[in-house]
Amino acid sequence: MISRDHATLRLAVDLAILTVRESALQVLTITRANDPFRGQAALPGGFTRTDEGIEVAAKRELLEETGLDGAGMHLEQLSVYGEPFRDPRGRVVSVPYLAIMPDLPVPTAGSDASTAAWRPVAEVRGTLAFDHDEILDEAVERARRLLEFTTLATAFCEPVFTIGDLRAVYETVWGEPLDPRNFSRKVVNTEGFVEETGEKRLPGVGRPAALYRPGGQKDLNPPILRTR
Amino acid sequence: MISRDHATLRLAVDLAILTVRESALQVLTITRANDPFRGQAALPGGFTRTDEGIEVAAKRELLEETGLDGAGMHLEQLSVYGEPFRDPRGRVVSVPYLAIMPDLPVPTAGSDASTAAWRPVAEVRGTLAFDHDEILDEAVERARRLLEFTTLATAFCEPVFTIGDLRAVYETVWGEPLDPRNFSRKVVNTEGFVEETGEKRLPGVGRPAALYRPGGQKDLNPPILRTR
DNA sequence: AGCCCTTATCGTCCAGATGACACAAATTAC
DNA sequence: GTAATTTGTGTCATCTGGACGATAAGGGCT
Repeated sequence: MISRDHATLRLAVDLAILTVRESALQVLTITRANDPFRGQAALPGGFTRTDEGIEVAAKRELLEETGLDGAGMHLEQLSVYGEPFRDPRGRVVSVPYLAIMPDLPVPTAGSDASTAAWRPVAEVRGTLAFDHDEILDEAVERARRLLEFTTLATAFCEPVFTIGDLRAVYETVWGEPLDPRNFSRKVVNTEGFVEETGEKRLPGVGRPAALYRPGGQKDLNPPILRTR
Repeated sequence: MISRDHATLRLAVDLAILTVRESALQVLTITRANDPFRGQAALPGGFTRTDEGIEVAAKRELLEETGLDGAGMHLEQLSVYGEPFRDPRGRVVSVPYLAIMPDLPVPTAGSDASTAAWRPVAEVRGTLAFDHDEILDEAVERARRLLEFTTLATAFCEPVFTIGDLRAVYETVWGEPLDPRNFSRKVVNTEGFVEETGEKRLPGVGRPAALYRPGGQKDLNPPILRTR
Protein backbone atom coordinates (compact mmCIF):
# COMPACT_ATOMS: atom_id res chain seq x y z
CA MET A 1 0.00 0.00 0.00
CA ILE A 2 1.98 2.95 -1.26
CA SER A 3 0.43 6.36 -1.23
CA ARG A 4 1.56 8.34 -4.23
CA ASP A 5 0.96 11.63 -2.49
CA HIS A 6 4.67 12.28 -2.24
CA ALA A 7 5.67 15.89 -2.37
CA THR A 8 8.46 16.51 -4.81
CA LEU A 9 10.30 19.65 -4.08
CA ARG A 10 13.49 21.57 -4.45
CA LEU A 11 16.10 21.83 -1.73
CA ALA A 12 17.81 25.11 -1.00
CA VAL A 13 20.82 25.79 1.18
CA ASP A 14 21.01 29.15 2.88
CA LEU A 15 24.02 30.56 4.67
CA ALA A 16 24.08 32.59 7.83
CA ILE A 17 27.67 33.79 7.73
CA LEU A 18 28.60 35.59 10.91
CA THR A 19 31.58 37.70 11.82
CA VAL A 20 32.57 40.23 14.43
CA ARG A 21 33.30 43.53 12.77
CA GLU A 22 33.50 47.04 14.11
CA SER A 23 32.58 45.78 17.56
CA ALA A 24 29.32 44.31 16.31
CA LEU A 25 28.02 40.92 15.32
CA GLN A 26 27.49 41.14 11.59
CA VAL A 27 25.94 38.89 8.99
CA LEU A 28 26.56 38.63 5.28
CA THR A 29 23.47 39.62 3.34
CA ILE A 30 22.73 39.93 -0.33
CA THR A 31 20.17 42.07 -2.07
CA ARG A 32 17.81 39.97 -4.11
CA ALA A 33 18.04 40.65 -7.83
CA ASN A 34 14.90 38.73 -8.78
CA ASP A 35 11.38 38.22 -7.63
CA PRO A 36 10.14 37.22 -5.18
CA PHE A 37 11.37 39.80 -2.69
CA ARG A 38 13.33 41.64 -5.40
CA GLY A 39 15.44 44.38 -3.85
CA GLN A 40 15.06 43.02 -0.35
CA ALA A 41 17.90 41.75 1.79
CA ALA A 42 18.26 38.00 2.25
CA LEU A 43 20.75 35.39 3.32
CA PRO A 44 22.91 34.07 0.49
CA GLY A 45 21.96 30.64 -0.74
CA GLY A 46 20.80 28.60 -3.67
CA PHE A 47 19.42 25.32 -4.81
CA THR A 48 21.15 21.99 -4.48
CA ARG A 49 22.06 20.39 -7.75
CA THR A 50 21.40 16.94 -9.04
CA ASP A 51 23.70 14.40 -7.43
CA GLU A 52 25.14 17.01 -5.12
CA GLY A 53 25.32 16.45 -1.39
CA ILE A 54 23.89 19.11 0.88
CA GLU A 55 27.05 20.18 2.64
CA VAL A 56 28.81 20.20 -0.71
CA ALA A 57 26.13 22.53 -2.02
CA ALA A 58 26.56 24.76 1.01
CA LYS A 59 30.30 25.05 0.41
CA ARG A 60 29.73 25.71 -3.27
CA GLU A 61 27.32 28.51 -2.46
CA LEU A 62 29.75 29.88 0.07
CA LEU A 63 32.41 30.03 -2.62
CA GLU A 64 30.07 31.61 -5.14
CA GLU A 65 28.77 34.22 -2.75
CA THR A 66 31.94 35.17 -0.95
CA GLY A 67 34.80 33.91 -3.06
CA LEU A 68 35.99 32.00 -0.02
CA ASP A 69 37.02 28.38 -0.01
CA GLY A 70 35.05 26.76 2.77
CA ALA A 71 37.09 23.56 2.57
CA GLY A 72 38.48 23.74 6.07
CA MET A 73 35.71 25.91 7.41
CA HIS A 74 33.25 24.78 10.03
CA LEU A 75 29.71 24.68 8.72
CA GLU A 76 27.06 24.04 11.33
CA GLN A 77 23.74 22.78 10.06
CA LEU A 78 20.70 24.48 11.54
CA SER A 79 17.20 23.12 11.59
CA VAL A 80 15.35 22.62 8.35
CA TYR A 81 12.70 25.09 7.25
CA GLY A 82 9.97 23.43 5.27
CA GLU A 83 6.67 25.23 5.70
CA PRO A 84 4.73 24.46 2.52
CA PHE A 85 4.30 28.08 1.41
CA ARG A 86 7.46 29.65 2.69
CA ASP A 87 8.54 30.31 -0.90
CA PRO A 88 5.96 31.76 -3.32
CA ARG A 89 7.60 29.98 -6.24
CA GLY A 90 6.58 26.57 -4.99
CA ARG A 91 7.67 23.95 -2.54
CA VAL A 92 11.19 24.76 -1.44
CA VAL A 93 12.74 23.28 1.66
CA SER A 94 15.73 25.10 3.06
CA VAL A 95 18.68 23.63 4.89
CA PRO A 96 20.41 26.58 6.52
CA TYR A 97 24.02 26.54 7.64
CA LEU A 98 25.84 28.67 10.13
CA ALA A 99 29.33 29.70 9.05
CA ILE A 100 31.75 31.70 11.14
CA MET A 101 34.68 33.67 9.85
CA PRO A 102 37.06 36.44 10.80
CA ASP A 103 36.53 40.03 9.74
CA LEU A 104 37.61 39.77 6.13
CA PRO A 105 37.25 42.48 3.47
CA VAL A 106 33.74 42.77 2.07
CA PRO A 107 33.47 39.93 -0.41
CA THR A 108 33.48 40.85 -4.07
CA ALA A 109 34.23 37.75 -6.07
CA GLY A 110 31.53 35.74 -7.77
CA SER A 111 28.60 36.83 -9.87
CA ASP A 112 26.01 36.79 -7.12
CA ALA A 113 28.22 38.57 -4.68
CA SER A 114 28.09 42.01 -6.23
CA THR A 115 25.44 43.02 -3.73
CA ALA A 116 26.85 41.12 -0.80
CA ALA A 117 27.58 43.16 2.29
CA TRP A 118 28.28 42.75 5.97
CA ARG A 119 25.54 44.26 8.06
CA PRO A 120 25.01 44.32 11.82
CA VAL A 121 22.63 41.62 12.97
CA ALA A 122 20.78 44.12 15.12
CA GLU A 123 20.14 46.24 12.04
CA VAL A 124 18.86 43.55 9.68
CA ARG A 125 16.79 41.71 12.24
CA GLY A 126 13.22 41.70 11.01
CA THR A 127 13.96 42.91 7.49
CA LEU A 128 14.98 39.77 5.63
CA ALA A 129 13.13 38.00 2.83
CA PHE A 130 11.40 34.62 3.16
CA ASP A 131 11.73 33.23 6.68
CA HIS A 132 15.35 34.28 6.85
CA ASP A 133 14.75 36.31 9.98
CA GLU A 134 13.95 33.13 11.83
CA ILE A 135 17.00 31.44 10.38
CA LEU A 136 19.20 34.33 11.44
CA ASP A 137 17.80 34.24 14.95
CA GLU A 138 18.52 30.55 15.18
CA ALA A 139 22.03 31.07 13.80
CA VAL A 140 22.82 33.71 16.39
CA GLU A 141 21.44 31.60 19.19
CA ARG A 142 23.48 28.65 17.98
CA ALA A 143 26.61 30.74 17.80
CA ARG A 144 26.07 31.86 21.37
CA ARG A 145 25.78 28.29 22.52
CA LEU A 146 28.81 27.24 20.50
CA LEU A 147 30.92 29.78 22.34
CA GLU A 148 29.85 28.17 25.59
CA PHE A 149 30.69 24.61 24.71
CA THR A 150 33.28 24.67 21.94
CA THR A 151 36.43 26.53 21.01
CA LEU A 152 34.75 27.91 17.92
CA ALA A 153 35.28 31.49 19.07
CA THR A 154 38.71 31.21 17.49
CA ALA A 155 36.97 30.90 14.10
CA PHE A 156 35.90 34.53 14.51
CA CYS A 157 39.54 35.54 14.89
CA GLU A 158 42.48 35.89 12.53
CA PRO A 159 44.87 32.91 12.45
CA VAL A 160 46.80 34.58 15.25
CA PHE A 161 45.08 36.57 17.96
CA THR A 162 45.31 37.88 21.50
CA ILE A 163 43.23 36.88 24.48
CA GLY A 164 41.73 40.35 24.23
CA ASP A 165 40.60 39.64 20.66
CA LEU A 166 39.01 36.43 21.83
CA ARG A 167 37.30 38.16 24.70
CA ALA A 168 35.92 40.77 22.33
CA VAL A 169 34.33 37.95 20.34
CA TYR A 170 32.60 36.58 23.43
CA GLU A 171 31.48 40.00 24.55
CA THR A 172 30.13 40.91 21.13
CA VAL A 173 28.33 37.66 20.43
CA TRP A 174 26.94 37.31 23.94
CA GLY A 175 26.27 41.01 24.29
CA GLU A 176 27.62 41.23 27.80
CA PRO A 177 30.93 42.35 29.29
CA LEU A 178 33.36 39.85 30.76
CA ASP A 179 36.07 40.33 33.33
CA PRO A 180 39.35 40.42 31.38
CA ARG A 181 41.35 38.82 34.17
CA ASN A 182 39.02 35.92 34.85
CA PHE A 183 38.52 35.36 31.14
CA SER A 184 42.23 35.24 30.53
CA ARG A 185 42.78 32.76 33.34
CA LYS A 186 39.99 30.57 32.09
CA VAL A 187 41.15 30.45 28.48
CA VAL A 188 44.82 29.91 29.23
CA ASN A 189 44.12 27.20 31.79
CA THR A 190 41.82 25.28 29.45
CA GLU A 191 43.86 22.56 27.81
CA GLY A 192 43.82 22.80 24.01
CA PHE A 193 41.85 26.03 23.67
CA VAL A 194 44.75 28.25 22.62
CA GLU A 195 48.42 27.70 21.97
CA GLU A 196 51.13 30.25 22.58
CA THR A 197 53.10 31.50 19.60
CA GLY A 198 55.73 33.31 21.67
CA GLU A 199 55.09 36.49 19.70
CA LYS A 200 53.57 39.66 21.04
CA ARG A 201 51.43 42.32 19.43
CA LEU A 202 51.89 46.02 20.02
CA PRO A 203 48.46 47.53 20.19
CA GLY A 204 47.82 51.22 19.68
CA VAL A 205 47.80 51.68 23.39
CA GLY A 206 48.47 49.57 26.43
CA ARG A 207 50.76 46.74 27.32
CA PRO A 208 51.68 44.34 24.49
CA ALA A 209 49.62 41.18 24.45
CA ALA A 210 50.82 37.65 23.84
CA LEU A 211 49.69 36.14 20.56
CA TYR A 212 48.03 32.75 20.33
CA ARG A 213 46.77 30.38 17.69
CA PRO A 214 43.86 27.97 18.01
CA GLY A 215 44.63 24.85 20.04
CA GLY A 216 43.73 21.36 18.91
CA GLN A 217 40.69 20.91 21.12
CA LYS A 218 37.23 21.40 19.62
CA ASP A 219 35.00 20.80 22.63
CA LEU A 220 35.33 22.99 25.66
CA ASN A 221 35.43 21.03 28.84
CA PRO A 222 34.43 22.41 31.23
CA PRO A 223 32.28 24.82 29.25
CA ILE A 224 32.30 28.58 29.66
CA LEU A 225 28.75 29.15 30.78
CA ARG A 226 26.96 32.43 30.61
CA THR A 227 25.54 33.56 33.92
CA ARG A 228 21.82 33.79 33.39
CA MET B 1 21.25 34.09 -14.74
CA ILE B 2 19.42 31.12 -13.33
CA SER B 3 20.91 27.71 -13.58
CA ARG B 4 18.18 25.18 -14.21
CA ASP B 5 20.21 22.37 -12.68
CA HIS B 6 17.95 22.20 -9.66
CA ALA B 7 17.60 18.82 -8.10
CA THR B 8 14.00 17.91 -7.49
CA LEU B 9 13.63 15.28 -4.87
CA ARG B 10 11.41 13.71 -2.29
CA LEU B 11 11.64 14.45 1.39
CA ALA B 12 11.39 11.68 3.94
CA VAL B 13 10.99 11.94 7.68
CA ASP B 14 12.47 9.16 9.78
CA LEU B 15 11.86 8.62 13.46
CA ALA B 16 14.33 7.48 16.05
CA ILE B 17 11.95 6.73 18.90
CA LEU B 18 13.83 5.94 22.08
CA THR B 19 12.70 4.53 25.36
CA VAL B 20 14.19 2.90 28.42
CA ARG B 21 12.85 -0.60 28.76
CA GLU B 22 14.09 -3.57 30.68
CA SER B 23 17.08 -1.59 31.91
CA ALA B 24 18.21 -0.92 28.35
CA LEU B 25 18.00 1.92 25.88
CA GLN B 26 15.67 0.68 23.16
CA VAL B 27 14.59 1.98 19.79
CA LEU B 28 11.46 1.35 17.81
CA THR B 29 12.26 -0.48 14.58
CA ILE B 30 10.13 -1.80 11.78
CA THR B 31 10.85 -4.59 9.37
CA ARG B 32 10.72 -3.37 5.81
CA ALA B 33 7.95 -4.96 3.78
CA ASN B 34 9.17 -3.71 0.41
CA ASP B 35 12.34 -3.32 -1.55
CA PRO B 36 14.85 -1.91 -1.16
CA PHE B 37 16.12 -3.61 1.99
CA ARG B 38 13.04 -5.83 2.17
CA GLY B 39 13.00 -7.82 5.39
CA GLN B 40 15.67 -5.68 7.00
CA ALA B 41 15.15 -3.57 10.11
CA ALA B 42 14.83 0.19 9.68
CA LEU B 43 13.62 3.25 11.48
CA PRO B 44 9.96 4.07 10.93
CA GLY B 45 9.33 6.91 8.54
CA GLY B 46 7.80 8.01 5.29
CA PHE B 47 7.55 10.71 2.71
CA THR B 48 6.23 14.18 3.32
CA ARG B 49 3.05 15.00 1.48
CA THR B 50 2.19 17.90 -0.70
CA ASP B 51 1.50 21.02 1.34
CA GLU B 52 2.49 19.26 4.54
CA GLY B 53 5.03 20.78 6.90
CA ILE B 54 7.92 18.64 8.00
CA GLU B 55 7.18 18.41 11.69
CA VAL B 56 3.54 17.75 10.83
CA ALA B 57 4.68 14.87 8.65
CA ALA B 58 6.83 13.56 11.47
CA LYS B 59 3.89 13.55 13.87
CA ARG B 60 1.67 11.91 11.28
CA GLU B 61 4.22 9.15 10.77
CA LEU B 62 4.55 8.75 14.50
CA LEU B 63 0.81 8.23 14.73
CA GLU B 64 0.73 5.81 11.82
CA GLU B 65 3.65 3.76 13.06
CA THR B 66 2.91 3.67 16.76
CA GLY B 67 -0.72 4.69 17.16
CA LEU B 68 0.47 7.43 19.50
CA ASP B 69 -0.61 11.02 19.32
CA GLY B 70 2.55 13.05 19.24
CA ALA B 71 0.68 16.31 19.74
CA GLY B 72 2.29 17.21 23.03
CA MET B 73 5.39 15.18 22.44
CA HIS B 74 8.81 16.66 22.03
CA LEU B 75 10.29 15.97 18.61
CA GLU B 76 13.90 16.93 18.22
CA GLN B 77 15.11 17.43 14.68
CA LEU B 78 18.42 15.81 13.87
CA SER B 79 20.71 16.74 11.02
CA VAL B 80 19.55 16.19 7.48
CA TYR B 81 20.81 13.21 5.50
CA GLY B 82 21.06 14.01 1.82
CA GLU B 83 23.80 12.00 0.18
CA PRO B 84 22.72 11.70 -3.46
CA PHE B 85 22.63 7.92 -3.56
CA ARG B 86 21.57 7.08 -0.04
CA ASP B 87 18.31 5.64 -1.38
CA PRO B 88 18.47 3.33 -4.42
CA ARG B 89 15.04 4.50 -5.54
CA GLY B 90 16.24 7.98 -6.37
CA ARG B 91 17.01 11.23 -4.69
CA VAL B 92 15.51 11.13 -1.24
CA VAL B 93 16.56 13.52 1.48
CA SER B 94 15.74 12.48 5.01
CA VAL B 95 14.89 14.71 7.94
CA PRO B 96 15.22 12.50 11.00
CA TYR B 97 13.58 13.24 14.31
CA LEU B 98 14.37 12.04 17.77
CA ALA B 99 11.33 11.20 19.87
CA ILE B 100 11.41 10.12 23.47
CA MET B 101 8.70 8.24 25.30
CA PRO B 102 8.07 6.12 28.36
CA ASP B 103 8.06 2.34 28.23
CA LEU B 104 4.67 1.78 26.64
CA PRO B 105 3.31 -1.53 25.39
CA VAL B 106 4.67 -2.60 22.03
CA PRO B 107 2.76 -0.53 19.51
CA THR B 108 0.23 -2.38 17.40
CA ALA B 109 -2.08 0.19 15.84
CA GLY B 110 -1.66 1.39 12.28
CA SER B 111 -1.14 -0.53 9.10
CA ASP B 112 2.63 -0.13 8.97
CA ALA B 113 3.08 -0.97 12.60
CA SER B 114 2.45 -4.67 12.42
CA THR B 115 6.17 -5.28 12.36
CA ALA B 116 7.12 -2.56 14.79
CA ALA B 117 9.09 -3.63 17.82
CA TRP B 118 11.24 -2.22 20.58
CA ARG B 119 14.79 -3.46 20.30
CA PRO B 120 17.87 -2.61 22.36
CA VAL B 121 20.03 -0.02 20.65
CA ALA B 122 23.13 -2.08 21.33
CA GLU B 123 21.56 -4.97 19.46
CA VAL B 124 20.39 -3.18 16.32
CA ARG B 125 23.47 -0.99 15.96
CA GLY B 126 25.00 -1.72 12.59
CA THR B 127 22.08 -3.70 11.20
CA LEU B 128 19.70 -1.04 9.91
CA ALA B 129 18.73 -0.27 6.34
CA PHE B 130 19.77 2.85 4.40
CA ASP B 131 21.93 5.12 6.54
CA HIS B 132 19.71 4.58 9.54
CA ASP B 133 22.63 3.36 11.63
CA GLU B 134 24.16 6.79 11.39
CA ILE B 135 20.85 8.41 12.24
CA LEU B 136 20.44 6.18 15.26
CA ASP B 137 23.94 7.00 16.47
CA GLU B 138 23.21 10.68 16.16
CA ALA B 139 19.88 10.25 17.96
CA VAL B 140 21.51 8.47 20.88
CA GLU B 141 24.24 11.05 21.12
CA ARG B 142 21.66 13.82 21.03
CA ALA B 143 19.61 12.14 23.73
CA ARG B 144 22.71 11.92 25.92
CA ARG B 145 23.34 15.62 25.49
CA LEU B 146 19.69 16.47 26.11
CA LEU B 147 19.88 14.78 29.48
CA GLU B 148 22.78 17.04 30.34
CA PHE B 149 21.17 20.32 29.42
CA THR B 150 17.40 19.84 29.57
CA THR B 151 14.80 18.22 31.76
CA LEU B 152 13.85 15.88 28.93
CA ALA B 153 14.73 12.83 31.01
CA THR B 154 11.22 13.10 32.42
CA ALA B 155 9.92 12.28 28.94
CA PHE B 156 11.34 8.78 29.38
CA CYS B 157 9.26 8.36 32.52
CA GLU B 158 5.61 7.77 33.24
CA PRO B 159 3.59 10.89 34.12
CA VAL B 160 4.49 10.28 37.77
CA PHE B 161 7.85 8.87 38.77
CA THR B 162 10.41 8.60 41.54
CA ILE B 163 13.87 10.09 41.65
CA GLY B 164 15.11 6.54 41.34
CA ASP B 165 13.21 6.11 38.07
CA LEU B 166 14.76 9.29 36.80
CA ARG B 167 18.21 8.20 37.83
CA ALA B 168 17.71 4.89 36.04
CA VAL B 169 17.04 6.88 32.86
CA TYR B 170 20.28 8.77 33.22
CA GLU B 171 22.25 5.66 34.02
CA THR B 172 20.79 3.72 31.13
CA VAL B 173 21.14 6.42 28.51
CA TRP B 174 24.58 7.50 29.63
CA GLY B 175 25.70 3.97 30.37
CA GLU B 176 27.34 4.86 33.63
CA PRO B 177 26.32 4.60 37.29
CA LEU B 178 25.46 7.70 39.29
CA ASP B 179 25.55 8.29 43.01
CA PRO B 180 21.92 8.11 44.21
CA ARG B 181 22.47 10.67 46.97
CA ASN B 182 24.16 13.31 44.87
CA PHE B 183 21.73 12.76 42.02
CA SER B 184 18.76 13.19 44.30
CA ARG B 185 20.18 16.36 45.79
CA LYS B 186 20.88 17.79 42.37
CA VAL B 187 17.44 17.07 40.93
CA VAL B 188 15.44 18.22 43.91
CA ASN B 189 17.46 21.41 44.31
CA THR B 190 17.11 22.34 40.64
CA GLU B 191 14.21 24.75 40.36
CA GLY B 192 11.52 23.51 38.00
CA PHE B 193 12.97 20.09 37.21
CA VAL B 194 10.49 18.04 39.23
CA GLU B 195 7.48 18.83 41.34
CA GLU B 196 6.36 16.89 44.39
CA THR B 197 3.00 15.15 44.24
CA GLY B 198 2.89 14.30 47.94
CA GLU B 199 2.31 10.64 47.09
CA LYS B 200 4.69 7.80 47.70
CA ARG B 201 5.26 4.57 45.87
CA LEU B 202 5.75 1.26 47.63
CA PRO B 203 8.35 -0.62 45.68
CA GLY B 204 8.82 -4.37 45.94
CA VAL B 205 11.69 -3.78 48.26
CA GLY B 206 13.20 -0.86 50.09
CA ARG B 207 11.95 2.35 51.56
CA PRO B 208 8.99 4.02 49.80
CA ALA B 209 10.01 6.76 47.41
CA ALA B 210 8.34 10.13 46.93
CA LEU B 211 6.55 10.54 43.62
CA TYR B 212 7.13 13.53 41.38
CA ARG B 213 5.80 14.92 38.13
CA PRO B 214 7.75 16.96 35.59
CA GLY B 215 8.34 20.58 36.59
CA GLY B 216 7.73 23.51 34.29
CA GLN B 217 11.35 24.16 33.39
CA LYS B 218 12.69 22.88 30.05
CA ASP B 219 16.31 23.97 30.20
CA LEU B 220 18.53 22.70 32.95
CA ASN B 221 20.56 25.44 34.51
CA PRO B 222 23.11 24.63 35.68
CA PRO B 223 23.43 21.52 33.52
CA ILE B 224 24.12 18.02 34.80
CA LEU B 225 27.40 17.33 33.08
CA ARG B 226 28.87 13.94 32.53
CA THR B 227 32.36 13.54 33.93
CA ARG B 228 34.51 12.76 30.93
C1' DA C 1 9.00 -9.19 67.62
C1' DG C 2 13.62 -8.86 66.07
C1' DC C 3 16.98 -9.00 62.57
C1' DC C 4 18.52 -8.35 58.00
C1' DC C 5 18.27 -6.67 53.35
C1' DT C 6 17.15 -3.11 50.29
C1' DT C 7 16.32 1.45 48.65
C1' DA C 8 15.54 6.43 49.83
C1' DT C 9 17.06 10.61 51.86
C1' DC C 10 19.80 13.82 54.75
C1' DG C 11 24.25 15.64 56.19
C1' DT C 12 29.24 16.36 56.16
C1' DC C 13 33.58 17.10 54.20
C1' DC C 14 36.68 18.59 50.80
C1' DA C 15 38.70 19.72 46.13
C1' DG C 16 38.15 22.46 42.32
C1' DA C 17 35.91 26.17 39.70
C1' DT C 18 34.30 30.88 39.52
C1' DG C 19 33.35 35.84 40.51
C1' DA C 20 35.16 40.13 42.57
C1' DC C 21 38.91 42.80 42.76
C1' DA C 22 43.80 44.62 44.29
C1' DC C 23 47.97 45.29 42.04
C1' DA C 24 52.04 44.91 39.13
C1' DA C 25 53.79 45.26 34.19
C1' DA C 26 54.46 47.27 29.72
C1' DT C 27 53.46 50.18 26.39
C1' DT C 28 51.69 54.99 24.07
C1' DA C 29 50.16 59.92 24.51
C1' DC C 30 51.36 64.26 26.20
C1' DG D 1 58.43 62.28 33.59
C1' DT D 2 53.28 61.51 34.30
C1' DA D 3 48.84 59.91 32.98
C1' DA D 4 46.18 56.63 30.55
C1' DT D 5 45.42 52.14 28.87
C1' DT D 6 45.56 47.37 28.37
C1' DT D 7 47.70 42.93 29.90
C1' DG D 8 48.64 39.67 33.23
C1' DT D 9 49.33 37.69 38.24
C1' DG D 10 47.63 36.89 42.72
C1' DT D 11 44.27 36.62 46.46
C1' DC D 12 40.11 35.59 48.62
C1' DA D 13 35.29 34.29 49.43
C1' DT D 14 31.78 31.61 47.58
C1' DC D 15 29.59 27.98 45.19
C1' DT D 16 29.27 23.47 43.15
C1' DG D 17 29.97 18.73 42.81
C1' DG D 18 32.00 14.20 44.09
C1' DA D 19 32.80 10.89 47.89
C1' DC D 20 30.66 8.86 51.43
C1' DG D 21 28.82 8.25 56.51
C1' DA D 22 24.54 7.92 58.76
C1' DT D 23 19.66 7.49 59.23
C1' DA D 24 14.83 6.34 57.58
C1' DA D 25 11.34 3.21 56.07
C1' DG D 26 9.62 -0.42 53.96
C1' DG D 27 9.44 -6.09 53.18
C1' DG D 28 10.99 -10.87 54.15
C1' DC D 29 12.63 -14.08 57.22
C1' DT D 30 13.07 -16.81 61.50
